[in-house]
Amino acid sequence: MASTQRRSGGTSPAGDRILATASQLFYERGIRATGVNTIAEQAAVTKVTLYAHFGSKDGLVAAHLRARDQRWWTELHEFLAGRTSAEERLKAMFDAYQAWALEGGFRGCGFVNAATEITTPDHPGRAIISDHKEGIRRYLESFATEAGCTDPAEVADEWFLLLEGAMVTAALRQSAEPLHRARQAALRLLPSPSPE
Amino acid sequence: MASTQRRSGGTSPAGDRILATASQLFYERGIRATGVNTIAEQAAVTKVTLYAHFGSKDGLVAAHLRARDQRWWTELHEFLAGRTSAEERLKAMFDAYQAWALEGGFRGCGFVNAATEITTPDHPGRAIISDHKEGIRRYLESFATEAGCTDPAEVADEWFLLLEGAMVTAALRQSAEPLHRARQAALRLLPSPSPE
DNA sequence: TAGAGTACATACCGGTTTGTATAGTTCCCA
DNA sequence: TGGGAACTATACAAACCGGTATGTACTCTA
Repeated sequence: MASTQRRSGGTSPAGDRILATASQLFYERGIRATGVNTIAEQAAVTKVTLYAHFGSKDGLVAAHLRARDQRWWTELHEFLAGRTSAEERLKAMFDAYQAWALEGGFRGCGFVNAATEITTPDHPGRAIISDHKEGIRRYLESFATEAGCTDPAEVADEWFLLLEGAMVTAALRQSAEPLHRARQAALRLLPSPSPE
Repeated sequence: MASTQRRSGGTSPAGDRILATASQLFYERGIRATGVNTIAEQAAVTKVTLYAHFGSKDGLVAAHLRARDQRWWTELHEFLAGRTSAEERLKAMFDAYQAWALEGGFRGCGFVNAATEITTPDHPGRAIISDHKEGIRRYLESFATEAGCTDPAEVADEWFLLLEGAMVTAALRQSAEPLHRARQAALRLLPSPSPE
């Protein structure tokens, strides 16, 4: 009784609702700490529907990581829109992560967190995480190239390490300050190409 | 039958055996992924004994983190013995972490991994992790002070972020190379105090 | 010699885990 | 008018989770 309706509130079909719920819970509570029962319940969907869409929990985890990767690139491109010079883009990159760290419920990088929870080497999520991180590193490398660095890959690596370290530390300290520090160090590692 | 003996092989009493087993499994498989049944079984101890010693799983987790902290400081001091100058000590610091990353079964920093698995803010492990990290940062700061930096805290922060980023990245890529890169960047961020 | 301490074995508690089996309901489209 | 897709509801399996209750065996010390 009292349930002739479908789609209890949201306009999204079941699959989208499941993915959105799972993404949120996986990030907030961790992957292992989140059961499929909880996801299904919170998404107002039966477990049967969940399994029909994603096959297994690991499948859902992989889909979550794919969606997160896509979302982050979209946000990053929006954040960097309009910045033309390499230095401005580099600064904006750190600012984007800082803005993220300032949001409520910040728990560090979801990909790094997922990686520590995934111990099996053949889990489908592993490749998605590696690809995401390599994408970020390459993005930074494009700035270094644009800035005319003699060894762009080296500088990009260093920036990347600062970024990763800042995210981990920001999560632990529950503060966005490490990202400010990292940005500052990154600029110091950027050799001024030509004094104008 | 067939079990008149006690202490099936190790000379250590039950408590030590439990802690050693738990430390290993918590690091290798993750905290949530390791059940107390498995720990007790692997330590050749009954669950009752485990609970008599540590009270709860969280208590065992806290004890594991405390032991890990102590172990790491011991190793670090051994590694840095004999290095006198600040720069040498700084280099040795990164080398120590690199040596660790080269060991088999390397899964990144156990404290960082534990922190992502502990979501409750009042878990006894949280403070141990924070204190450990702050201790490392302060250690780095002593090098910066020794080297005569104008703002030792700032430089130490930057070194710390490089170190953390390198550990996370080394774990993900299963390579010790990020630590080499981090060391190199750290030296570049160390302003040469006075050309002799 | 008594008692405290330590560890043993076994069995159990309520609850949760991922995943499946079965059957019924609603909706859209041909 | 009928068929298929999408979804629901319920129930179950088999294992595992952290934690406890009860009672026994051994050793060391006062």
